Amino acid sequence: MTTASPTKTPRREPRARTGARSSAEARIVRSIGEAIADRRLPPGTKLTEESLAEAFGVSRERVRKVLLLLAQRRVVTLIPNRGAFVAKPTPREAREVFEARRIVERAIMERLERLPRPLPADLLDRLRDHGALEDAAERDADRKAMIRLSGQFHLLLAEVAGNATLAGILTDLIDRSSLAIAAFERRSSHTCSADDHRRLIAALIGNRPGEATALMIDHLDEVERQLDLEAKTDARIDLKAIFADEPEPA
Amino acid sequence: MTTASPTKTPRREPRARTGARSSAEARIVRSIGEAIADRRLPPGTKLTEESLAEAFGVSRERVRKVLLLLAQRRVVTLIPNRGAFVAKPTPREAREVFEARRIVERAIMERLERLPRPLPADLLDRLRDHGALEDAAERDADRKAMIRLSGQFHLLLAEVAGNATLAGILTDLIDRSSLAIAAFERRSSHTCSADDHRRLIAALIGNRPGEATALMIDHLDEVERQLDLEAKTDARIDLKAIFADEPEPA
DNA sequence: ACCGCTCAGATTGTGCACAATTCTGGAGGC
DNA sequence: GCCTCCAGAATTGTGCACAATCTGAGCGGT
Repeated sequence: MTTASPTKTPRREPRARTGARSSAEARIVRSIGEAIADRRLPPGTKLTEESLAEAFGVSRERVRKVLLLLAQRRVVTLIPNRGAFVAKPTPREAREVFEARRIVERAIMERLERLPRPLPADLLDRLRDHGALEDAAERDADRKAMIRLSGQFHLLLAEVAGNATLAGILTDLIDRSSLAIAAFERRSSHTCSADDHRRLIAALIGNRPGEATALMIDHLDEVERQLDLEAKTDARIDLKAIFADEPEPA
Repeated sequence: MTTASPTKTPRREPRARTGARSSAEARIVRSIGEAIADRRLPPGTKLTEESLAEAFGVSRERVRKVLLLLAQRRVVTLIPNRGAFVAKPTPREAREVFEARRIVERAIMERLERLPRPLPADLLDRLRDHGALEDAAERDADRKAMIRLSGQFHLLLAEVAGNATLAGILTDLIDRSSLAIAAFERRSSHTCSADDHRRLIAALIGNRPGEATALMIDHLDEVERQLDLEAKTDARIDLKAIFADEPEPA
């Protein structure tokens, strides 16, 4: 059933999909994911099925399936009978996501550092090509591109580390950190600095044991530190805090 | 919108769902997941929408959604126009899943070992209660219960470690290792031994630094080592191997 | 003014029918 | 004998219509 004997008709073997139909659904998922990451869709935004269907020129059922996938990845929140919203992580969840990233990405870096030297040429090429893209985006002050490339950088490392399962896990975590950043970034902050990435690439090429791993941890710590993850568990408490030092104008 | 001011009507706040409607879908997902884990549904099994709908007494669309969720978790494979099958991991994927588990569960154990001592009473209770359940299942030689409890043990540790995000990641990894075990277990093998779990609990309670973590790594290595993860990338090669030493009966 | 009630409009949820594709078994030609 | 081709059956994919539920505004009572 799942096997084709060598003498049988060499029929096209349709490749397995993990859940998203390649062309249509996957494109929409990616598109919405990027919009959330670069904050065209801030946390809490209502995602009406009808509007999305119209925007992408597909049927409502198609949108429905996409929202289900995004909900599974915790990028949107589905509330029964009320619809889909861009997820609004709690500070706790944000911290958890960053801790998970530190765990996963430390393992990835350790794997990369264990690779036999010198590193294969195509790997070096990919790292350098990506570096160039990030430099260009930074030079042009193209914020959207920088956000997208920053995520892709971490994903690239996971990919070349050779464990697709870990890379898949990291994909979700990166999407969720974009969300956390969108939700908690301080006004005055800058994005995931391309400089950190440059140093990371250099450390990986020059093979000083543990250095690249340490840089990655610092990098992730730094990104998390730039967020404002104070209590604010609820808007109820917020109101009290805001009006606490009001000078009672009556 | 997401906040209710204190003076407003204390209306029921519908809790967010991550994608599975609580009662119906979640139950079916769990049910199918367990059936796959204890090998009532071996890898490669065709999951016909109609049959599942009938079996669970729900509509076909409901089943469709469930299959989409399971596909997202890589527990089933969706092939366009051909249907859903219990996933059949490759040896490579199996290795990747176990490596991911070692990474995640090492981090969880390190977290648990950092907990202030003595451990809170309710945590100890939960560990001991679970241990009793595993003992009982082993005594009764209840294979299904042992498999289920073994997964729950690892999940329990993740949960008490206090990072729900990591626990969620581990949930998927555990399901996928069950699948890998189902696909590659040697004929003569025993399951994830309850003995390992007992020792782990003991090591956690008695606080010898690093011991519990080391036991966990050994435990996972041992489970993986019991699998037969030799090449066999395809059934094509299989056939040649099988008939290689046939004495040509013509 | 404030609170609760009710009703229209909008949005999500679900079953059903039909279209599209694949699978099966058998007839026919080489 | 073996391969190819071709209906018919079975299975999956998709749009549509309607049911269920929620939102928000208006209205009357206190």
